[in-house]
Amino acid sequence: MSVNSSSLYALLDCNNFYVSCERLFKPSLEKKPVVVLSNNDGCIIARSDEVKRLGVPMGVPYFQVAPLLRKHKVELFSPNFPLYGDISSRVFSLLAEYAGEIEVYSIDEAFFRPDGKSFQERKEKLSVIAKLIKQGVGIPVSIGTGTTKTLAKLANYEAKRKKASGAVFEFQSHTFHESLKQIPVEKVWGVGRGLTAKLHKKGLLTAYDLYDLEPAWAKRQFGIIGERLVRELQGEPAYTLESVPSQRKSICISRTFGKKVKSCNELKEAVACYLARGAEKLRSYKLAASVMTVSLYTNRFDKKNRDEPSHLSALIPLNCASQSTPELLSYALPAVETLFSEEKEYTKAGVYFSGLVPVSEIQPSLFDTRDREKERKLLQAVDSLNARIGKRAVLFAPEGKSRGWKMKQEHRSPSFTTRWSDIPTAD
DNA sequence: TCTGGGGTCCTAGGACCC
DNA sequence: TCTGGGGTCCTAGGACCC
Repeated sequence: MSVNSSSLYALLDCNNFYVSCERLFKPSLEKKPVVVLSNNDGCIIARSDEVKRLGVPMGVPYFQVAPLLRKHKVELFSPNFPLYGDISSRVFSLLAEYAGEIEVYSIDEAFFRPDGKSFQERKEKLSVIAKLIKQGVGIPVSIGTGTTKTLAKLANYEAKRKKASGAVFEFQSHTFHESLKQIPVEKVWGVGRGLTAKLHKKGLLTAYDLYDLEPAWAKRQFGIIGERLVRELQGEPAYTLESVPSQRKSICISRTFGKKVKSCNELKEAVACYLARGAEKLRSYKLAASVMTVSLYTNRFDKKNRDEPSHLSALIPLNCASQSTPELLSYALPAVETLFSEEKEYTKAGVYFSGLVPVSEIQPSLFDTRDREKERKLLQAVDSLNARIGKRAVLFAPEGKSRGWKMKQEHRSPSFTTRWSDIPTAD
């Protein structure tokens, strides 16, 4: 569209990101069908183009498509998030060198302001960035531009769809309406399952139908989100570039077990483990939690459990915000006992920290009897040992050692870039 | 047999206050 | 007979994102 580039947004998105990361260290997988599974090898969370063409949807349970994947000799990977995080930061530091201020939106996406007065000029510059990232890090990317984030996102969707025409896409004014009419409404950023159903009920099926609405009408029908959606599609920004990350509001560690768990002791061990990891995160961000929630889950797909909630949780307010593993454990473990029922089989547990405050702003409690200074030093030592020797070198006693509940990871690749012993060597 | 994890934001409803 | 009303804050739950 004919607009000044200073009012444009660009969205860079890594193609099939997790798959691309795995291919980086196994180049023989180029052009071969590859998927990455979720934790516990439960769902499909990334697909190569070859697998997308087989019609395997995003997020399906693995067991439902396992025969199809076997038939087509699809390569499987358990997820390796430390690896993906590391590759992600390489992509974005390279991007920032050329694009200036960027907003890292997710592990594989970033917004920025594109450079260039005409579409041709922008296209050339952005293609260069894409090429440099492919050469420098090895990850293929697509870039979409538009006058709002929602349009940049949609342009990115088009860039991926029209791969033949290069990695960069921008809607052109004379074909804009026609293009929107080709895009199903659920492909618009912010239109999920619920809103799709509501929109379909009103006969609104394409991105164009949404674009064509009166913002005030959209607000009455679909709330503030609906109004913003329409405005953003019409080119009026409702969201700006947030290049400074806002302070984290919550931290959550939860995992599905590798098997069903019936013993309270095993549950306590699992919760202790998750809590230790969460508290470590709190300390690394220099934050403390003023509320902790401990959750136990049963299988929500099991018809036996139809009539009762599959999720029970205990909310624990702390009278003094904490980041101390032993202190938090002393509240969490009794909570597990309270929640526990002999009759149930548990499939998952979680620990959730909220009401986060910077440690420098903790309000001391009048009735506090803990020696926090001593505890802080101890935890600092534990954290630095774990960082140096490797994950889980130093444990807290309640974490146990049995790990009977540990999740399945049968297809995990080595941690090529984040663990010394796994760094590939050239012979 | 087998169904992820970590976040954010919005909204509706209740509690509380004056 | 008849029993305010408006504002704010908090929370739980839901929707959405990747």
